[in-house]
Amino acid sequence: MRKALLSTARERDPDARKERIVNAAGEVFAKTGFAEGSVREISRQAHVNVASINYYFGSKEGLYREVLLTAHRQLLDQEPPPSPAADPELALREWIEFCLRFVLLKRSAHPVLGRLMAHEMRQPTAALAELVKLVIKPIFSNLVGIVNAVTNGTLDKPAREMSAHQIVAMCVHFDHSREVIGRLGFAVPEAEVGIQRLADSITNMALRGLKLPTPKKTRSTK
Amino acid sequence: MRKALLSTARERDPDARKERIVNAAGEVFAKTGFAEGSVREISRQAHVNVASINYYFGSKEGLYREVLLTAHRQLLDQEPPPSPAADPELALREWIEFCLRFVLLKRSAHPVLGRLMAHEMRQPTAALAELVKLVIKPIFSNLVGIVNAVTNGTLDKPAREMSAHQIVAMCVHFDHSREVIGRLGFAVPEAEVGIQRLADSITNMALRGLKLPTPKKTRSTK
DNA sequence: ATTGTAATCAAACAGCCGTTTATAAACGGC
DNA sequence: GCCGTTTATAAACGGCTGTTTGATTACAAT
Repeated sequence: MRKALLSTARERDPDARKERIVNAAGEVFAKTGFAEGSVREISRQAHVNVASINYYFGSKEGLYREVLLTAHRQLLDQEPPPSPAADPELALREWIEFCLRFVLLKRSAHPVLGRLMAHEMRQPTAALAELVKLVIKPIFSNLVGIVNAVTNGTLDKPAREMSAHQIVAMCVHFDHSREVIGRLGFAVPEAEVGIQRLADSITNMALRGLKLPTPKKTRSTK
Repeated sequence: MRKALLSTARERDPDARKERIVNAAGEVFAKTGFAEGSVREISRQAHVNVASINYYFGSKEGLYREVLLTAHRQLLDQEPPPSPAADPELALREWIEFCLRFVLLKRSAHPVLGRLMAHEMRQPTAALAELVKLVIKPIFSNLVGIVNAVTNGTLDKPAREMSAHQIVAMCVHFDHSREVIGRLGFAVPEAEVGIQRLADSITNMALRGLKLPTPKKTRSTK
């Protein structure tokens, strides 16, 4: 140890430094979104000089891109999608449970991602297309396949996808609109038991809705 | 030089002025949200001095609150909720059609509101609680009542509300997540015919899901 | 005609923003 | 020891932010 720990010794560890920046950026961006999060706040929180951010990531936007991708990589590692079950109905139930747990628990598991996704949804950046292609599309295709199995192939592609989107809707809504749902007096489940109950209700509605083809009972006129 | 009618004669009409400010603020806030929208941009777009905004609305946030409430008032005027039908199933179908049309057509009818609501969902301000209470809650209660009628009162309050939220989910999802849904290859309907088809599908799933009480068929263990 | 008050404005204020620059320290290779 | 390179920093840059100020205008009441 030639350089005995000075009080303000320069720490020379680019990787640890970059990681600290990315973590701090995740928290800051998650709190306020891309535009409102400031690099100074990030640098403060990461105990790093402001210039380091541009030095390592080129720009604020470069840092954001890094944060978004890193967050997804971490999340997928700790919350893998379900392996498809043989029984279609069971597969559907498990998919719904997975999706629900994903959207309702991901906040505590990884508080950054949920909000980042929400921001992407409102002001899509180039990263969203990549995200959909790499992460969301495979999982959604999985669901479409299950829907096809449950309905014995009686639905055409648009109808299958529409139904699948409806199922996704019932899962993500409770995360997406929790601010409104909570204010409407309904407690969005945050524990396993509540999520199971919600999964039951959604699975029930999805299964019944899929079981028989649409009876084409459009009302004539008002 | 008493400067009689100068080219930039002062226009003395506070009401028209305030309205111009609110309109401009709506467009600006809708484009970029509250924090990113600047009062200078608004003042420029409203052909008004910057100071006028604080003079009339106290602060940027005061102006935002005014915009949000005004937008809702206007929208409700031109898109009234359905009068409850005698037949519960018909009432449900009409409610879903109303809700779908509301979320899918409101952008062209009033492009400001959708984005404002989205921003509120992300970073709720004090205005959201008021909004829920005055606008959303009555409409939602309407739906809960319909759900109760369809199920012949066999569901308790939490179950009724949960089902109602699921139905709302299927309607709003196609607006909320349209960026992702579009990128998944599904065309979110924007015309009347597509909305009708979607309303059919949602109504079908909702009705079948509600018709019989949950069979309590929770799977034992994995 | 004068006064009082509300409305409007240009300009200034204080502060934060992302980025750049010049400088300095720590390192590996010679 | 000297070198070029990488890493880290403080300070400055130019620009934008919401808000305030103080002067000026218009109009209604006196």
